[in-house]
Amino acid sequence: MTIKDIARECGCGLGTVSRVLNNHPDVSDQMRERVLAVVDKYGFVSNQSAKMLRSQDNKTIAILMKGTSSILLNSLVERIQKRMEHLPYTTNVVVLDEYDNEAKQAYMVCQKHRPLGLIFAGGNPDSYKEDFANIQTPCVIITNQANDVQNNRLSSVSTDDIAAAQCMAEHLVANGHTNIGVIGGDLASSELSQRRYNGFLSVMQKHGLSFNKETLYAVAKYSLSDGAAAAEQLIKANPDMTAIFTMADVMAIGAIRKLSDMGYTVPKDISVTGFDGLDIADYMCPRLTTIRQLLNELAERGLDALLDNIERNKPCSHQLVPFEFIAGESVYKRN
Amino acid sequence: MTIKDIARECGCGLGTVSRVLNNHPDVSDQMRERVLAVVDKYGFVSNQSAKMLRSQDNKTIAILMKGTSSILLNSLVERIQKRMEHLPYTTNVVVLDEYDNEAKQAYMVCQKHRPLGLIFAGGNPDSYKEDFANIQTPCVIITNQANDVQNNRLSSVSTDDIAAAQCMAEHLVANGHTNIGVIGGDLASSELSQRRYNGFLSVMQKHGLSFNKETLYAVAKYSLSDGAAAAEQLIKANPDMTAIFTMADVMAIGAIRKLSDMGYTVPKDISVTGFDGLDIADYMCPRLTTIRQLLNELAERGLDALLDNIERNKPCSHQLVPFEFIAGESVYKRN
DNA sequence: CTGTTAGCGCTTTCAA
DNA sequence: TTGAAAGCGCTAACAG
Repeated sequence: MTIKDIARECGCGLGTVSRVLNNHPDVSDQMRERVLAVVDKYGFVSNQSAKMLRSQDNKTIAILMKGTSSILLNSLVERIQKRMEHLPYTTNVVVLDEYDNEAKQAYMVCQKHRPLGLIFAGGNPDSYKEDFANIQTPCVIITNQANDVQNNRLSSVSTDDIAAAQCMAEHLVANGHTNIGVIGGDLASSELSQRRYNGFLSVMQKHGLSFNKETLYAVAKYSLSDGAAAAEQLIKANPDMTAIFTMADVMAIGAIRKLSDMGYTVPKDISVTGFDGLDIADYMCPRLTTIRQLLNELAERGLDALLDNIERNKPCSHQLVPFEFIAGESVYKRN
Repeated sequence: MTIKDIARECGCGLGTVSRVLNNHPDVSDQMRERVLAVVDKYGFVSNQSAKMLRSQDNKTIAILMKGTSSILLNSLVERIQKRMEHLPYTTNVVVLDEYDNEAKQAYMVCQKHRPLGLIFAGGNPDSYKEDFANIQTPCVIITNQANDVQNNRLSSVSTDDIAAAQCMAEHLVANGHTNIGVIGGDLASSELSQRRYNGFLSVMQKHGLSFNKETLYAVAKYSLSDGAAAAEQLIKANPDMTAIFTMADVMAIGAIRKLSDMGYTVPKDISVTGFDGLDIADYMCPRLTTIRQLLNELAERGLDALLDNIERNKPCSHQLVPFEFIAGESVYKRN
């Protein structure tokens, strides 16, 4: 079933069918109706490949997502898609392996599918700075900053990680915690973790509190199991620690479970804070005290930045989105 | 950059470049090397649209996923993708809205992208039986049964829901529970919920226990918040209830949180069981007693069934995959 | 307003 | 082993 078949059945030329299908104005109402009727009758949908091949303008935005296991990214992508529904673009989700070089993959996706724009959900621009330079297609990184990547087609929208980490650290200090452990990503490779760490550290210093990175910083992947393992490591090395600052809700959940298993009560013996503000954080026992990343805001602004660049050739921007502090039940007030 | 450019730079014809790119044997070694060098030099990737348009055989398998919010489906899709990496197929994830008619959408995807096969992650074949009949492309539904759908290109692979529900119900009864509430999907529209309900009910009947569906069955979406609301409704209507059987871990998590808020201790006052066996279930406090769906097994068998049908024209099959009972901490042993 | 026609980039005959 | 050439289904420019 091709537009040729439709045209034959309608007794008109291919061009007319194409025009109707693409909502061009110069078709008579009766002709339009006749074509639409036949299209409907067969549930005809035109072949995307042919369409894209011919009209280079393919109206597709590719979403590159690193892994499907991150609850945060899933929610983010869902919201992006939801916003996209009202726009004349098609999305194409490409799931990358966690260890792929997303810039290289993006370059290939561009060659293969020629998308109009690219959205990186949760990418890590720091690791692949040079590779990003090759990408000519407008793109936006959401949930990470990319200020210092040399690519004038690249925008970024992220939560203000430093301020958020500061906010959480202040909360811990205000509640009487001075001996605080941190569970975060590898600082050498993740600027995201670095920003959160710097925010945390600045508050400690401001209050004249010491932080021994050797013993109090535990590296973990953003996962439940790594959070659990890191918590065990921290508490064993620091028996006097009263709180753990984690860089992700999943880490916090893992940590809380492990601490419980070791006989500690959260938050009475040890306070644990999250980061991200996943829906499920509010269903934990205790409810997680965490930082909510405003996913709707991130999705909206990211999309806007991308489309501004594509449609109106506006310069790229690097935006910070505010966050929300969620006072849960996982921080204990010490006197 | 097209194969024409490559051909020019290599001083050969288009056909030769195409042959090299597609690993056809009839190219001289030196020519192959020369072409490969140029392809490598520019990082050339051929245009997918043109390729697909020309060679109808496009080696793409579309994965239709309903929503991105289900942790279970995300894990499932991730595993399918992982298995697919070793195969000569490309996957194309299409995310559908929760209320889309997946059969109609699938038909459109087929028209648009002409995939070789279709994988439904978590679809609900019951609601759209007639629409499924239109799909000519080989497909498989994973995590749901489709025995009675009239489509001889449709396979299905799912957990043995009836047996799993029976197993869980037996566990509750063995632990002394007789007044058990159920939180599940709408029985009229979801055969999946129906199967789990039937499994549960058969055990109750076997033990001569009564079950008043009017008061003890609470309808909920497969979400945290609906689980919480349903739990509240059940406990209010049935003060003597000692256990709740839920049809999803997220429902159970929502229920436990709500019961805690209402002053009940889980499992001491009320036992709550899950279903699915999400990773996070094992990090809850208390750990969820649940049924683990073997996602790797589901992904593997589903893919095998689909590829057997595509590549070897084997007849479609409807398979049941075993499950695993996870003895958590959310069921209390009554005397 | 409508039909005809020239390719989009690629694969795959068919000749050489 | 290779190059030339025919189209895959569609859009858009052109002519009527």
